[in-house]
Amino acid sequence: MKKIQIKTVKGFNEVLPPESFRWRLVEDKFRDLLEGYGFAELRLALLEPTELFARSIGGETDIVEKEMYTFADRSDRSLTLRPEGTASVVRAYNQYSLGKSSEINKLYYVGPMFRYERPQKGRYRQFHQLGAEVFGEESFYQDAETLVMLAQLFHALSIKGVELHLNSLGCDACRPAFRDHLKDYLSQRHEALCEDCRRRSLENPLRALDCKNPYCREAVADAPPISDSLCDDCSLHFTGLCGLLEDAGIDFQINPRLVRGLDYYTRTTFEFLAGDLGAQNAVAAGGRYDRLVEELGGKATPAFGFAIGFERLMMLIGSEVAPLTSPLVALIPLGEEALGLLFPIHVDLNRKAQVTTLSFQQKSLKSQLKKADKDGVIYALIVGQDELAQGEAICRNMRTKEQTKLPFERLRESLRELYHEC
RNA sequence: GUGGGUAUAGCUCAGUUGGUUAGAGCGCAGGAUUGUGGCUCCUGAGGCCGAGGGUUCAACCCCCUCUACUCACCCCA
Repeated sequence: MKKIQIKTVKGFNEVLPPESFRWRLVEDKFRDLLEGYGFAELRLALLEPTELFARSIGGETDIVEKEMYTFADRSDRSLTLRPEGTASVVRAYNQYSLGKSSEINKLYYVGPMFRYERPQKGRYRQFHQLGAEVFGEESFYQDAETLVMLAQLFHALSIKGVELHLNSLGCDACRPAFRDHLKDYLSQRHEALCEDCRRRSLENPLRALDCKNPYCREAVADAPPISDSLCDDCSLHFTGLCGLLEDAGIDFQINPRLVRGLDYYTRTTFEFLAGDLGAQNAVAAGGRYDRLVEELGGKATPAFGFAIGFERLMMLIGSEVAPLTSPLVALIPLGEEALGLLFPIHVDLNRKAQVTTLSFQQKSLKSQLKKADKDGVIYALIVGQDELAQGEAICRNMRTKEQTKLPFERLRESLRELYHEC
């Protein structure tokens, strides 16, 4: 007989215990911090009309050109599994007119994203992001608040060695001029560029700054920095942000080559990079996108957002941060009658938190104690023939080996008292 | 889409120039005076040696094809 084994689709990332407990702890910290800053959660659709991403992320980007899970549904509509969260948040912001109630302007989300890429370290086809977006705030104070908040998150998670890289991409007033300027510069060095950059230099010249090819890096080493082309407003916005970060004691470096793979960004753009992650070293990234809400059919609304790669974040957290809780008491019945006596207590005490464990199989005292030890319980409650005859259970402290007797009538209360002692 | 590496027990991995019953550690199960855990010792279960084909008297080992995983390029979180 041939055994068939059905497995997950390539690159689809699942989280098993005990890792899933660690995810919960980290996710809770994220939620607590964000909600402390006034963010509210949005639970979004995983499937969107393809057009949403083509319009928001940009039709010329790699994500849209070759990395999306796009297919036709039974009515022949083109749908796409979301490759990122911002487009959906903006879509929802417009669809439900969230901007009209002033208190809902800070939103966060947690969940899986999908990109059809070749999997490697820190990169999966189904991966998870923690993201947030702020709408309606143009001030660089907003950029600063969000970046400080992210730094606080890394600090709270005891993650060290994360570098903040910053840049400004300008706005509609100053970016086109820079773009043309850069285009000219690149066309003069056409011969020195890789194939991709030759293409980029026409369609999306900013991306050529980001190329990892060493020859390209050399060729664009003295490219005009965008900071020289920023208009006064953008320039003030950026220096204002940098000043606030310095005041807050946040280390950062300005990286004029930092551009984003998504077309919607304006002004501030940033990445948090971690050396320990291998080639995929961005653990969080984002920036300002003052035009996107309007481009997706809403009222012109400035916005700032970011996304954290959950898997990458978890790679930076040492596995020592995994204090799994143990149950307090192992209930140890010897025989069917004892099991019947302990079962109602077991289900009663565990309603709110796991207090007891109970084996339904008839196992020897020895093996049950062994299991209790492995589970890390503090007390073992033994009920066998002798105890049934006497109407008292033996309560053994697994650390001190002290044993006391607890009368059956008061078992629940006695166990509750033990619970409150710990 | 393009390269490199890997594939043997639930996990981490050995396995000689091809030689007949395939190994360890951890984990799991049971036992070492009848109803008392951790340490130690003993025993056991668990493998079509990734799949298919080829060479050979003989293949986990050599050759070919495929698949999966993995790292890197590309790109991104």
